[in-house]
Amino acid sequence: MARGKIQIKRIENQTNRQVTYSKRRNGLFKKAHELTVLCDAKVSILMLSSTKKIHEYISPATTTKQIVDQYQKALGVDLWNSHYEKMQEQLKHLKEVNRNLRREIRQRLGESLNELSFDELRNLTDEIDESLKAIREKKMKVISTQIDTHKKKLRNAEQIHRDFLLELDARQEDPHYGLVDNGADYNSFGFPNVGPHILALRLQPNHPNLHSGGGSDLTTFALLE
Amino acid sequence: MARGKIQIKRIENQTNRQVTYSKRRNGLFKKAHELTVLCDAKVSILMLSSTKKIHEYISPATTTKQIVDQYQKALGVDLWNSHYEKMQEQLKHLKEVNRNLRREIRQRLGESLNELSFDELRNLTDEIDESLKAIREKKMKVISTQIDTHKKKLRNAEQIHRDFLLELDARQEDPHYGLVDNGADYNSFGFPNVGPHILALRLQPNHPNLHSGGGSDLTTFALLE
DNA sequence: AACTATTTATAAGA
DNA sequence: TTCTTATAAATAGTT
Repeated sequence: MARGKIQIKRIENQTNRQVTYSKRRNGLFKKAHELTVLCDAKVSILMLSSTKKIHEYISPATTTKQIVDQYQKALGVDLWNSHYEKMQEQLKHLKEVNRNLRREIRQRLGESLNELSFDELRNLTDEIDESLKAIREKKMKVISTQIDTHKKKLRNAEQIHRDFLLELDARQEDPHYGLVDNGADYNSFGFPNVGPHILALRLQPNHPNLHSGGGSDLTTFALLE
Repeated sequence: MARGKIQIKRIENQTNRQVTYSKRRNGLFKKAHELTVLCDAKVSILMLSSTKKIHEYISPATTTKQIVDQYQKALGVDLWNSHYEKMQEQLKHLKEVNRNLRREIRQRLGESLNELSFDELRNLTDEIDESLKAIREKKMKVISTQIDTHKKKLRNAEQIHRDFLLELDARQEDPHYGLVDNGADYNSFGFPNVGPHILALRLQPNHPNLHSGGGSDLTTFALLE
């Protein structure tokens, strides 16, 4: 429109096309903005270049969503219905799954049994019986592990006690024996607590995590620092 | 831009504003179309006038939805997030709940027990034990109900049998007696199957799946496609 | 990215 | 709304 009239048809030269796109895009956006201000209108422009780059103009104090929403409202259509529908189906499905899971748990708790046939009841009994066995086994394993641990601690404590008595004897026989402390700190072994340790097996209300050894001791080593 | 320069600010005269809106709208759409053709681009313009009328330009061979969808994809955002957010949160929450329910079931099945402390194991054992008792009770109730039912059926069938024999006797004594069938269909009571019915109570080999709803139901929902 | 001759858009008036 | 037209603005081709 200057230095010669042009035909309105695709510009074949790629560079030219890009330059014109850029110039006219700015022109269009400027005009859109003037329209916004002069006429108190709201404008949304979305553009996709031939190279699939996207550009956007949106009037101040509004959003593309607002305008598209109003557009949809005005036209009485919902372009994104399919999206909503999918999500809604998902929600519905998850709720259904949830309901089923809860029912299963209720039944395993011995509730809502009227929903079940006799065969299902029998099946459930057998299944829970099996589970109970497995859980009891696991419980016994945990118990025996704890007992072993405490037995070892007990043996250790008894040994310390014996050593201690021997040392006392030695001192009584030779008052000058062992005046210099050899560095062993008997108290650090919790000697006075040997008895209660065993009781703790049954009375201790809280337990250290049994699996701490396999858990949080591994740290990640960063190669690059 | 002709017959005098104008300031780019809201046109206060309502009529003037409307006229300018109309003229400039046409100008904008014309420019948009030229851009479409010259540069092989796609343009979507949505406009809302101050009187809330909507106008639209869309490049040929495309739709507003297509362009808005591409726009969303390119920007990696979802303009309808606010709408979707709630739904997504709900989905997330339901998935989390489902995960927990599944874990609970797994533990009740005797799996994933390493996650539990000894106390939790003990609680679980007790709880399941209680449940098992309740389910066994229920099962016994069902059994006795079924036995009662079958006893009644048996008595009924026996009565029918006796009546039948009596009728046969009557016919033999008087060959013209009861030639017209009275409509009762003795077989419909399953008379010959009375015995096996009771056996079926214990021999039925297959069970419907109790947990059909609880399988691998979680799927990921892609918002943007 | 800047220049500028020329075309195009459009403000005001009818 | 549409037409007219003087003038402002946009821009094609060039540098």
